[in-house]
Amino acid sequence: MKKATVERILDTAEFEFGAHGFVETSLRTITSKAGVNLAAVNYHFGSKKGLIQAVANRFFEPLTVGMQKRLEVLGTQHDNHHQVLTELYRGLLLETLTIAQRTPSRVALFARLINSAYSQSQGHLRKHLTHQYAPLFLLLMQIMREHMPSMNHEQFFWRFHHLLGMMVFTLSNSEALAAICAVEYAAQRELPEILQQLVSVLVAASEAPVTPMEKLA
Amino acid sequence: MKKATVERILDTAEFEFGAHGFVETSLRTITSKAGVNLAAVNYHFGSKKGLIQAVANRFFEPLTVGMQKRLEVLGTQHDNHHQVLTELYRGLLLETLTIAQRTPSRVALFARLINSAYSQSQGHLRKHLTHQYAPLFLLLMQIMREHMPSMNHEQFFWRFHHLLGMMVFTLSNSEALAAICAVEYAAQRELPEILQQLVSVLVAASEAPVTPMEKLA
DNA sequence: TGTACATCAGTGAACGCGCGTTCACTGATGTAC
DNA sequence: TGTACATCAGTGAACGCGCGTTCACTGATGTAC
Repeated sequence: MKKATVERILDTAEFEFGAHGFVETSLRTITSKAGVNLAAVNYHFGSKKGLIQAVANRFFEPLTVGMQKRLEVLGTQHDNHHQVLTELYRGLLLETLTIAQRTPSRVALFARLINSAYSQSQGHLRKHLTHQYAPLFLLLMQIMREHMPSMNHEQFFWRFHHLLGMMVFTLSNSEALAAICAVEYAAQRELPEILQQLVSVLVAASEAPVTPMEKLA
Repeated sequence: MKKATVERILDTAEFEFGAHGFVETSLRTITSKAGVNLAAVNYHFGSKKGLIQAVANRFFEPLTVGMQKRLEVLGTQHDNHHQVLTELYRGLLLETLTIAQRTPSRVALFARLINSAYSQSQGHLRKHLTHQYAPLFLLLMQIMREHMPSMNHEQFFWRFHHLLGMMVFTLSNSEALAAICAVEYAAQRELPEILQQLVSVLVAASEAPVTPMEKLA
């Protein structure tokens, strides 16, 4: 049973976008690897931008559903900040793992999507993501903030993005880092082990003492 | 006194590469903004790749000189890990600030260069950077590792890249984040304040408890 | 000092290429009467 | 049940465009004798 054209395009696009980025991947590469006609992308998705957004949506849907559930549970807990944060980051990374299932390029795609949400290239994607997923994102931020009580809103804003950056960089480069690690330390590491290392570091970074918004000197 | 062609190309390329990335910036954009002939890039630098490497070299040279000095001083201290790490990160970010002097796009360029060192697109740059700056990079890693004594080599490798990621993401997106911050919290933040926030978080992330290399579950 | 030649910085125009997109078209399936 | 038409998925070829690069060329400066 041959997969539908739309699905084959999405599968291939997801893989190639994750591996090489949005700009660097051409429609000709996608359509030829997917075994469909070049014009099929524009027929089904309107444009390359449309395809990128469709890939983003298909990727984020299960992630948001999973995270929504976890946040509902965690949102009711208020006492042990350290424990809640640990559970929160563990949950987020577990959801990421679930989505990545044996497809490392999906993880790289995740990182690329988040990066796009802050960069001015791919402005259409930035707008799309912020409109589509703002509520969940804000809920996540709100719950995290409740468990970093010593910060004011702005300090939390910066801290949040430090944590996000650490996660995004590790996800972006997990394959490259695993390759270096294999050569240098003779250790074959897969995503589950790599992400496990992140949890305690994220928690510690969350709990780092708050410093006033002064200039570095 | 009109600046030499080579210098004008480098200045403009540095700015545009920092603002929009290597792939997204065309030679036509650079040469027209620099007020030089299109062919001048290939005449002076051989190719676009050559230009990128020249920009990278001019950028890294003062940074490496400055960091070399700081590392020589810090390398002799061995007792107070917390304090040495604090000084190390503060020094690294201060050097970054010095280089960035009123030119935020230089900071973004820094982040792009480091990202390129781990990505497979721009493979020529990756090779160039690893060959050129490996010694300083390894010295930095070695000094950091001495002050994270509870980790084995591999654990430190991962931790190091978590820290690097946090820094790179913040530098990459400092302009975008500052813009959001201005809107949401009515606070105009410049780089010195943004980077100041990073120091204590980097230190705390360095001191996070070490966890065995197990799978996330 | 004057002349012939070499070197160098920079130029204008063109080259071939890969890109996203468009469009007229085909053939299969669905629908109305 | 049969026929006419509409809709839809997919196709092949071409379009215009922006890209990095190339090349013959110009004019200024340096050098040898």
